[in-house]
Amino acid sequence: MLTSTPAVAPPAEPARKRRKEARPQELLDAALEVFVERGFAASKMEDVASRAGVSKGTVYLYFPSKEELLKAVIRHNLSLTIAQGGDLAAQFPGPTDELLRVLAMSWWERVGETQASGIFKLIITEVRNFPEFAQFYAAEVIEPGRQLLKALLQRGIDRGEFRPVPLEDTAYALIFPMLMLCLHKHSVGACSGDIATQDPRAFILNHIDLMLHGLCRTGTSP
Amino acid sequence: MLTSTPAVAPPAEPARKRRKEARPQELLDAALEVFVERGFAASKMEDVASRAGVSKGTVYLYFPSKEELLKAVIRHNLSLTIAQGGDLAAQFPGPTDELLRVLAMSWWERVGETQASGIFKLIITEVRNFPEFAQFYAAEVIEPGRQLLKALLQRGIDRGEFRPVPLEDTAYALIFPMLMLCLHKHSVGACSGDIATQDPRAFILNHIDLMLHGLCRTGTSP
Amino acid sequence: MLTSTPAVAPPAEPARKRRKEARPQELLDAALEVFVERGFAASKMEDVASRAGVSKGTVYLYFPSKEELLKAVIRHNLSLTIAQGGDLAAQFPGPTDELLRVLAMSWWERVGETQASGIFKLIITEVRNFPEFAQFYAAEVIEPGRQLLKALLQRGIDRGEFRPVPLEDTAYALIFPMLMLCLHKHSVGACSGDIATQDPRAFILNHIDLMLHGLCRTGTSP
Amino acid sequence: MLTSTPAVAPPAEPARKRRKEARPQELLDAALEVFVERGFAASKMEDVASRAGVSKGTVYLYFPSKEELLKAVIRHNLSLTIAQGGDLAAQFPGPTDELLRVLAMSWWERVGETQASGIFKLIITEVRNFPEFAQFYAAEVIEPGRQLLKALLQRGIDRGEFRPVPLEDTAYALIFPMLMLCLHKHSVGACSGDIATQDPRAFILNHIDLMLHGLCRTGTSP
DNA sequence: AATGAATGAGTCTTCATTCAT
DNA sequence: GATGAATGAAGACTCATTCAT
Repeated sequence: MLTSTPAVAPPAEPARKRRKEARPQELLDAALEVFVERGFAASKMEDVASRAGVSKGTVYLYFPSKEELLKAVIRHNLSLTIAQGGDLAAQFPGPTDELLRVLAMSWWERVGETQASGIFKLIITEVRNFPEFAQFYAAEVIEPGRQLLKALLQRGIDRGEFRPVPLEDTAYALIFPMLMLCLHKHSVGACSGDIATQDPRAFILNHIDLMLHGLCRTGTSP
Repeated sequence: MLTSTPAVAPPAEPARKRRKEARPQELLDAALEVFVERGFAASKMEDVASRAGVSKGTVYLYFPSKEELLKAVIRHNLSLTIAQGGDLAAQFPGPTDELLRVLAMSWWERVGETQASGIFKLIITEVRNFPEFAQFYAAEVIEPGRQLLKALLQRGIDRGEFRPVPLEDTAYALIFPMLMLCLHKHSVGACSGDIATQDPRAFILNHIDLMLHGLCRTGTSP
Repeated sequence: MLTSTPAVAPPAEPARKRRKEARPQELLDAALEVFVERGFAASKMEDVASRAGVSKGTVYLYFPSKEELLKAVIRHNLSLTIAQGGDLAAQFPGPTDELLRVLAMSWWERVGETQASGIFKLIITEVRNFPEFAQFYAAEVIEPGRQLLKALLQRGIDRGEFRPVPLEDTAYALIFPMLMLCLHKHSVGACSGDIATQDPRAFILNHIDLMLHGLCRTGTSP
Repeated sequence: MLTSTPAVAPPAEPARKRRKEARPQELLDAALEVFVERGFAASKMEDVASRAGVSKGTVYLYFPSKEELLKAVIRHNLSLTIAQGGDLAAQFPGPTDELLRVLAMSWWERVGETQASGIFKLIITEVRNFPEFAQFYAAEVIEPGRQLLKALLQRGIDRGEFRPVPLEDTAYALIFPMLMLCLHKHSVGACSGDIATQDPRAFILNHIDLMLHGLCRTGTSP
């Protein structure tokens, strides 16, 4: 309602304008939250709208339908994930186990601890209803992620740090617990806080330690 | 259809009767399938009905509402999981790493490879809309499962087979990849078959091998 | 279930047979009760059935549809009313005011105090949905009743007992409070017993006294 | 439709606004009509909607359920009845018989001849399904009405105009025929117009005359 | 004759979407 | 651009009715 501010106002653009430009982002964030909380089908456009602080009709000024809003949410958050994943690309000089820890913590900071962590739940849930995403997701997230991890493993093997393990399966074994942490956070974890890991970072470091050194006593392994 | 059986047939109850007794099970199976495919909110009762080969109204003869049907589906499949988990309780004599492999493969056979694997997606998705499940699930599945795994790890440590690792986090690190496999199977995996593991059993065995011996070359670890 | 009783049974016909003959009556009674309680549309055939102590399907052995059941209920109870009204036809020798009291009390005994009193609520409620009943009811109940009352008033006037009043309106003024008593009994009266007349017979006698002698002091009237 | 009015027009709110404020009233009126015609259970929300000139969904913008709509209809029309009843409260100077006639005709004008007359049928029909109404109706309508009539009778008795009659029963005997007139109007009377009173006002005046002076010849009474 | 499992047309209710303001 | 009243297609649920037993 207060579209104009008196003379002395800061050089800031008119509030409405600023608003307008921020809207799509605000709506996507609101939508991700709502969709992750309730599930896509059970989410109401009005909930998304009111969480973004606008009225029902306004959402349609930016996204032509609920379905398109979902697609935009996924595309947007996938790009985010990927972009962030891209940063991880390493010219890391040190040992590979160190690199692994750095990458994992960085990923958790940028994804696991942000709203973006909800995207995985959304994908798990909705990919069957929107099969176009499967391909999209495979190409944009799974594949780059897999390449990154396989390269990392290969680096370790090549440098004589790692045993020669099956790259593919090991890559998944590395990333799956971290994805589960994201899923957990937005499902069981959102209900009864005490369940599962109290300290995700410690969990991740432990997971990596296990992946590196295994359960078995050193002398015990063949 | 088989209403008449030859003379020597067993006391053969009337077909209708047999039907009535089998219905709840048939409906629960159909419901699990449909709910896992489409998500709870997007599933139509009529779809459940027709997948079970009955009409809309019939479902309501056995379950008073869609919500109660979901609850029954979860309860039913959880009980199964739990019961099967109970069977796993081991008087296994051999080494703990062997036990770990046996348990994992058995779980995969009984859960991962059956329809019951869909229940995890359902829980991830719906637990926030039915918070009563969080408690239920925590008490009936998570807790027993956690105890089982912690006991197993403790066994390995006590016998000098395993390093002294954090029990809690390690238990989750053990099970999370296997849960992700279930989730994957009913999401991305259901769309583009080629993604992720072609051979889940191999994946599991590799995962366990990693958990046991780690990535690092034996001599390399500190 | 106990259809046959051992040898020494009384000469009574087989229970099933007796049952079968009584069924239509039992069903009509049950239906009247249920329809009056819940209203026709809100009444379930199953409620009627279970109140009559039979199963859903059995009702259809006697009445082809819910609508026909309603019609039968109304026809049956109307005939009853009329037949009983016919008995009232009087060769009463005494004064007309006496006759009026006798008729009213007799009607109340036979109708107001029995289940038949519910029929008026049913007619008030359903006549617009089944307009065929309007005619039926007018011809079978209203008209005979009106004739009876008009004749009674005429008798009083002819004998010099009554003032020459408008026959038609006066007839209605006589009967309306008694019908309201029936309606009340099955509506407000069924909820909070204390409302309205505790003693219907006293109410009726007072009503008739008023109709005969009026509120005004005798000397006061013109 | 009349969105623009000539220059001098009043501050004329936008049509949509005017509509929104009028809607609840329009819906309540439509609902009363439909419910009275068909009975509550047999009435479809869509019928109410279309009679009010809106679509199905619109009704739910104003009333959360069919049941709440019924409650609102009854509350609304009861308040009306009560308010109108309050107006009847009299500082009437003249004789009590005159007062009685004035009150009766006024009530008939304001209730009997308006849509409000339908409320009694609705109450008779639905009070057993919504027992909360019994109490409400007893407190808000029956009790005030009873007090009014008893006071009126007492006035007549105190002024030596009336015989000392039982107040309670006589009050009911006074009002019952007028209620029956309302019920009749929306039941049998709505089907075959010729049945019962052609001229309700004449009927009421005759009823009151009877209540005042009785049927009996003046000299005849004991 | 009686049962009660099964059916599916019919209603209530929700919510994505539109559009006059 | 923003709003929110209105719409109506879609889906949960009920219940009159059927029919195999």
